Formats: sequence, structure tokens, C-alpha cells
Amino acid sequence: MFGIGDLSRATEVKVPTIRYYEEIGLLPAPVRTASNRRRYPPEAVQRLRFIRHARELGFDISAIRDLLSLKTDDGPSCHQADAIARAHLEQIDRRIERLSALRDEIGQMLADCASRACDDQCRVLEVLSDHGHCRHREH
Amino acid sequence: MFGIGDLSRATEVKVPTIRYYEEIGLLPAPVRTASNRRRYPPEAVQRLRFIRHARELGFDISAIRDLLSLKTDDGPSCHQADAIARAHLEQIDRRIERLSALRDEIGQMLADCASRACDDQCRVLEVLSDHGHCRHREH
DNA sequence: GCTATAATCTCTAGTCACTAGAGCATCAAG
DNA sequence: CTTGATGCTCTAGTGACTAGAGATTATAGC
Repeated sequence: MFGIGDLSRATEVKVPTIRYYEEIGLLPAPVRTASNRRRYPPEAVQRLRFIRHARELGFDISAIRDLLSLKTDDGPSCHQADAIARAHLEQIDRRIERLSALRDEIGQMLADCASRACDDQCRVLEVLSDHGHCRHREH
Repeated sequence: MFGIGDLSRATEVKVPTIRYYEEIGLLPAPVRTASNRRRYPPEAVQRLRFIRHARELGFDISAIRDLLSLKTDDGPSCHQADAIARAHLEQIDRRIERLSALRDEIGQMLADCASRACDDQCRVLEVLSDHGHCRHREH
């Protein structure tokens, strides 16, 4: 049986975060000692590691909730888990694309600025002022 | 002179967001009509477009505040603007790298799952449970 | 047994950048 | 003159925590 601090060290999830997860029902409320302290069973480490790892991979809490419910369900849950992960992968791809576009634009902006020796007006501020300079096309 | 709706249409920034920007001091409080409605001068369009464009590029509000103060300052502000943009660029690069690592890991996870025909245990859930399967190295 | 310090508890409020909604006043068009 | 759009203020909600106050309890050294 673990105290909350032990659980925190074992999973590298901060203590207040563990309590928060309990509050939102992501982690089941554990038993308490006579002095009202949380005592966790070993399974809590597994579950919390799962949560942490999924969070690190960028899954949001509701997706993790879905994944956790698939875990406890028995039966053919793999396709659902697969679908969730796949949707998430697509989201990541979109984020990467978008960030790359931003990267290019800011890079271009900086290059323009450098080439003009920055004498009169600042190119960075100019570009930001005028959306017409912008090269990305979405929304 | 514009009403808030006109300003919203001209800049594609939503009305409540404009009011929010005023509240946090990003956009100066405009004059009001006798009936208490906001009336914006043409310069507001410029400023709000600047803000919107910078937000789209992922600058956070405090960075935009810095950039705006550079704009109104006269004198050699280009190097500072450049430094802000450059720091931002580095941040974006780091985000892209991190996302790419996540992408690879999730992609690998899905590939593993597909190759195993998903009969017994789901690979996706397994990988998420066990951080040891993880291939990214930071933090 | 005593004391110091570390860990734990609950509760509230703050973060960021908005978004949503209530409930009211006012404006422009037909 | 009525209708519907637009505007106003104010409060609260979002997501995923984080920070702090103030109280209690556990542990280690003496």
C-alpha cells in the first residue's frame, strides 16, 4: 500500500495532480487511513502510469477516459482503441503541418528583416501588421 | 468611425474577443456614443489586425504586448522585435520536434497493433500502460 | 517523551485566452 | 410602430492543472 507521495514518486505525477485526477473521477478514490490519508493499492501505479503516458502523448482527459473504459471492458476493444489512437494521430499530423507553416512564415519574416539591415522600419512589425504578407492559407 | 460589429467584420475578430482585449488592456478603450456604444477610429483596425495576425502565428498575449510597445516606441526597436520573433521560432521548432516524436510513437503503436491481428490483448492499450515501450527521450 | 520538519489534508482561487449565456437597452429597416 | 439585429454589462464555464492558506499528522533525531 502506498501513500500519495510514494505514488507520486512511482509515477512521476505530482501530488496535487493525483488529487485532481481523483476529483474528476479519472482515478478511483482510494481507501483512507484512520487519520484520513489516502492509501493506494499497487494497481493505482499501473493506472496512473497509463494516464500519465497517454497525457504525454497528447491525449486529452476525455480520450483517456475512453481508453480506460476500453481497458476494463473485456471483449474486442482493440478496434475502438485503434480508432481513438488513429484519430489522435491525424490531429497531431495537422498540428505539425500548421506549425511548419508558421515556422516558415516567421523564418521568412526574420530573413527579410536581416537582409534589410533594419535601418528604417522593422520588417517583423511590418509583416505582423499586414496580413497580406502572410503566406499561410488556412482560415 | 466603426461600431464594434464593423470592427469585428473588418478584422475577423469576434465581438466578445474585442471586448476581452479591451478589458485586458491590449486594445485601448474607445470613445462611446451617447447611448454607451463603442466607436472605434480607423487605427483600431490596424492594431487589431496586428494582434490577430500575431495570435495566429502563435504569439501569446504578453509577447504581443511587447511587440505592440515596440511599435509605438520610436528608435531602434528592430533588434528587440527580432529577438522576440526568434525566440518564438525556436519554441515552434521545439514543439514540432516533440510532436514528431509523438507521431512516430503512436504510428509505431498502431503498426504493431495491426501486425498482431488484434486477437488477444490490444497493443495500443498495452503500450500506453507501459512507459518502457516508449521511444521518446525527453523529460 | 519532545521537538522539529516533512508530508498530508481540505479548500479556495488563479492560470490562459477566450466562449457562452442571461437579461437588458438601443438602433435601423420596413 | 414593430421587429429583429446589435449592443451593453455581468457572471460563469472551459481544460488541465498550479499555487497557496491553514490545519493536522507522521516520522526522525535527541
